[in-house]
Amino acid sequence: MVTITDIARALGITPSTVSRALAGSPRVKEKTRIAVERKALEMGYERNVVAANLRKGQSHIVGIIVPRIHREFFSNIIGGAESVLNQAGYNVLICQTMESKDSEIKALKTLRNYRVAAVLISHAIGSTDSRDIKEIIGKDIPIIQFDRVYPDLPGAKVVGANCDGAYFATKHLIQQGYKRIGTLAGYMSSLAFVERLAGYRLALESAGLPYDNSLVFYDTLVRDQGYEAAKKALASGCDALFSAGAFSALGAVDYLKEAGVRIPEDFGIVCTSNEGFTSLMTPSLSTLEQHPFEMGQAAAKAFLENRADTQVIPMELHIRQSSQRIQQEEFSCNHLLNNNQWQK
Amino acid sequence: MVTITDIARALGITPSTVSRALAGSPRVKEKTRIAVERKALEMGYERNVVAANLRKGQSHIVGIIVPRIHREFFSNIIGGAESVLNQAGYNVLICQTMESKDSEIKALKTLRNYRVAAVLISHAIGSTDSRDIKEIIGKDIPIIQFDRVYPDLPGAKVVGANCDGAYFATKHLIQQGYKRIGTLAGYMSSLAFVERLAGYRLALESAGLPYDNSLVFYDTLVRDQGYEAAKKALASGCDALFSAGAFSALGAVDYLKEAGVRIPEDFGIVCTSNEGFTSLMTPSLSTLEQHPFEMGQAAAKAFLENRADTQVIPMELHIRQSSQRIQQEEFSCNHLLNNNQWQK
DNA sequence: CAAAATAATCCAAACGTTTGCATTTTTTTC
DNA sequence: GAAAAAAATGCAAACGTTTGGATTATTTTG
Repeated sequence: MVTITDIARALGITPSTVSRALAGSPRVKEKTRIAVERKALEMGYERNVVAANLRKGQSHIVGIIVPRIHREFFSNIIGGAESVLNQAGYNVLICQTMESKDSEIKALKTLRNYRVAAVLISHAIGSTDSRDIKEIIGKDIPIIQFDRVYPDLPGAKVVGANCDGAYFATKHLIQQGYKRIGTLAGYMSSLAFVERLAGYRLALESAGLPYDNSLVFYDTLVRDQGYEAAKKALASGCDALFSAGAFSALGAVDYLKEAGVRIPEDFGIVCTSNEGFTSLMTPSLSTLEQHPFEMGQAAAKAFLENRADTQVIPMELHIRQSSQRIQQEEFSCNHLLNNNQWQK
Repeated sequence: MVTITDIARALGITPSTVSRALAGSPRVKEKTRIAVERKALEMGYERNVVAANLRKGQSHIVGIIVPRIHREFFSNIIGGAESVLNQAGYNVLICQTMESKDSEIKALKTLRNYRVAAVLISHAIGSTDSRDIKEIIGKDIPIIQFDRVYPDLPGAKVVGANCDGAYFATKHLIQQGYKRIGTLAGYMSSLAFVERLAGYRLALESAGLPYDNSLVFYDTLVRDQGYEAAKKALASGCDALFSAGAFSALGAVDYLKEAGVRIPEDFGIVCTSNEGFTSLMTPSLSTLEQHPFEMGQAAAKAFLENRADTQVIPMELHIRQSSQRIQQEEFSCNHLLNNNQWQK
């Protein structure tokens, strides 16, 4: 592999000048810069970023930690972040935590060992407080949190308008005439879910409906959990559910279909996360679009612009069959899908 | 940040001994090794992998290049590869090419600059030959290809049983009594698609049906392309389609529904890639499961075991509504989904 | 107990860059 | 044309680790 020393030797100059020339420093003459660039091309030089990173004590890698890469929500976030970061000359090291705290800690340590320029993270369900994180990533490495964030951890944050979104989703169910609306609330260890629950409650109370804790089904995130929760919800006399996750809603639909409950006539559902499948299943699921691609872009920009504030990305309610029992204007599914990368 | 030099100073020994102690070298006394380990823990030492990599001329990063991360097929491959690689102490740097040749080349150069231990790659549609790749990644870096491979590029390969899969899928359509079966063939620049087309043709010919090139719809991969191709297919009198991709099949269904064609009564469809949505849409899509998670694991193992052969991962036909017009045994969707990570 | 063999540690160079400071070369100024 | 100023380049250390060979400490052997 050819190094700057090789180039320097070939041109009868020193490595420092070559380094500066390639970096476009004003301290080197135009003529030599061109000579160096030509020679570098000719010899097939490629910068050893490992060496450069060591010297500079910092890399051009940004670490992204997500619970699971294959959820569209997260892979779209990664896509959005990557699009911005690549543009700025950064590369992306991805770690999955599989929702486990230990994996999250291990991932943070790994990224620190690589001296990444920043960490973008959405916490695992199993991760319950910011203490370890604070300890592992000191002031050296900027940490940008998205979606699932710890408010007490300093640094930029990008979150969805969870409370607002849940509020409007629940309000929509109320407007559709559902009377006893439960919720698949997710995990209360995560603020995102706490806020959604708050929005749900607010909608009920501002409509004069009672908030009944027995209709709140906690620890519901994956398909099986949704299935089980729907069983209980139906037994408790629910006629609608607001789900804080898409896969749990899918599980709920599984059960309701099995139980012969008609959707949306007898039972309404709205869920968070506009995963691709939600528009394709029967009945199609009404969802809260979280704009993950934009969230990823915002998180990346927050790092590049060195921000430390919290950005709130609005959610958008997509009303589909699962909650639309009063027919209103027609809904175009294609239009929505064009907003994301999903069909590519 | 604490270094081995700090530890050495604290113990009154040299960095080399500390390095060897931490590496578990037999050249260091048991007692000092324990002392070093204790001190390292106490001082909160974390190895600077950048420095180590520079010295060793090689990193513990494996680069993975895929067309698009948010396709379940690829994100599951990444998940599979990661599960094996993490176990072995490697981390994963992911690059998306967005199906463009330039991005693929750029990604390869980036990974080479990082002196990655290996590259796992599935080629972009836009990438048409192995010349550039051969040039960029010399003999220094092992390159493991999966799914979309160049046969003339040396090194390990992991592919699906494309020909077999397409053969059985098409045969199934024939058995269901469809008479004029077309195919959404994908891009012929990729061997995977060429093989699927061959399997499709083989099935037709071995059933005594004519292979009609006007029923082969090329350059079909994304939803829109499937939509347009289905239009032409219907106009050409097709009554069934084998699609080499899942999203193009989705587009085809879009059009057929719009045109009022009944599936599977008047028109049958089978497609490759058991993406999550295929089992949820109406009609549910019959698919060829490619076992992407296992493919990813196989690719990672091929690197770790230093193999250079080609492994073929069998495909599995999931018969669902879109092709089942002769009712046979009941099909359990849950069973299949349990095979992958999708519902988590 | 001295010599030889072995074990443990140290020394110093290396990996390929970057960068503050010193030095040399070129240009400007009177 | 000499002194001063500015521009371009060179020098050498540094980033933190690894590692072959040299050195020192310890154990074994006759």
